[in-house]
Amino acid sequence: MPVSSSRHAAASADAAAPAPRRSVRDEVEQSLRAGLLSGRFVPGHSVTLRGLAQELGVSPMPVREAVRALSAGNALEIRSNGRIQVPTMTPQRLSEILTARLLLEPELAFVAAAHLGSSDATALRKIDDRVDESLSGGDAETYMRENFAFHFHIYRAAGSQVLMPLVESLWLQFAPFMRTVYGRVGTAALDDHHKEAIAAVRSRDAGGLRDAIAADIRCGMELLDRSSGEGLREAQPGPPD
Amino acid sequence: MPVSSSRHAAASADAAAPAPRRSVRDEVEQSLRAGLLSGRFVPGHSVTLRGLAQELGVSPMPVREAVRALSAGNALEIRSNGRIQVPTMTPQRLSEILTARLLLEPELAFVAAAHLGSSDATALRKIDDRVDESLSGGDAETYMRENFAFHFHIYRAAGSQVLMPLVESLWLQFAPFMRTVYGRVGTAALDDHHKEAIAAVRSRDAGGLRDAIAADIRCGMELLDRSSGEGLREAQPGPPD
DNA sequence: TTCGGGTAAATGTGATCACAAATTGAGGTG
DNA sequence: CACCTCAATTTGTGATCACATTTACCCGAA
Repeated sequence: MPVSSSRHAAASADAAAPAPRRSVRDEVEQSLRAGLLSGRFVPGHSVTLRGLAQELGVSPMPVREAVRALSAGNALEIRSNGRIQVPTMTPQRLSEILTARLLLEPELAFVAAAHLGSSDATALRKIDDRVDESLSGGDAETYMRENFAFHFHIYRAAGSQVLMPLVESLWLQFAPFMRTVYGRVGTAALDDHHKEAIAAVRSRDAGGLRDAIAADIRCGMELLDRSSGEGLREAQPGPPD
Repeated sequence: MPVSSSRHAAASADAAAPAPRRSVRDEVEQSLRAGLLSGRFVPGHSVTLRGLAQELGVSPMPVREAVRALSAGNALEIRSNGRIQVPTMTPQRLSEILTARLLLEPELAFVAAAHLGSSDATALRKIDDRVDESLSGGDAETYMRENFAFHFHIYRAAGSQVLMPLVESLWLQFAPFMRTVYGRVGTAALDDHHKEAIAAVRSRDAGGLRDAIAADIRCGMELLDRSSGEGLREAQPGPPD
């Protein structure tokens, strides 16, 4: 079932939009990113080029490039036999990711604080409301999407074209695993530090925002420590892939 | 001039080699990475799929994917018209890259210190000899390659599958620009802190190694401050690409 | 000489084909 | 019932083609 042959199908005719971004490849990549971040992809589960292509209604070609782009950031894994799979998590890898997050994200939030205003505070509160709602409702997928929206609304304000992609790469790496954690221990036990972050944004307290983000990340670390081991495939000395 | 049709041309028959790396695509990507890191690509200069393909003796297909992978890490830029070019540097972007390096690399070196021994110290000294040689000789390209080898010999010891790719991404981003800086101000003025790093490795002083790396990065920052502005295309408010 | 205009070449994108390797599944044998 | 064998399917990879868009270049007019 090939997609409607015209490659301009998505490019609406109005020239008002500054970035009407065409290119099927980018659409596929965004779709895959969203799937990773919302936890629709299960770690260890393998995906196929043709499978994704059919699912998205495109030819395997744009999928190939999108997968290659994601795998360049370790968001997808290409095994030695060429098979594609969403990476499995190991205790070591998870520890490294959280270390990296702790190094980058508080600093990014600190920079962002200068560009955040009260309007952002109210926007963040609206997002956080949806976060809380999905938390109590146990809707892990919505939670992950809104939690991502919360953090990156802050980070985006920093206007960094360097740190942002790095942080995004980290999220793409741990998101699928977190989804499985939430599925097992539930999301109720989470007490993020979003409220403190919002307060810091409202009072333009850059240091406070940095600390709130750091605390939020550490909170996630503790959750994982509590449910440590389970679901983590031990680093086994098998033949490397 | 299509490459020899057999895709196994590079895969030697001997099974003794542990990593006989197949896949033309990976070879192309490694080739491009090496070119970026050694400064063979000039910032702002545009490259073409077919051009690289012919240069490397392959079809445009593997190049397409390799370029896509590199551009995912901001090592190459794909403009709105689809044209590929090596990214230009702006003062802001350079500052962000150095900030990120300062956040990640000292920490990575700190972790690596535990896995480095005296044999690594001698290996590093050999590399550093070549660095000094190329510095006094004014061979910027060799300098960049050996300087990269020096740093990543250390970083690799950390065994991090998360931080390493992030740091590599940063190097790929600033390397082409550094090449132009060296070409303008020369390499003689550089006094890296490699000697201190080697001493720290030999005496297993993790903190000392971290500080040496941090000092080395700061040294690079000063060099750029001294020659600030020149070669940096100001962030101009033209139509975004 | 300079500035348009219009044609030709070049470029990225997506689709399709061919092929080798790997996986899968069934069927047969111990 | 377990294990092996072998064929059929699936999958990634690379090449080639078609096409719309963009860029480059050359010629002619002012």
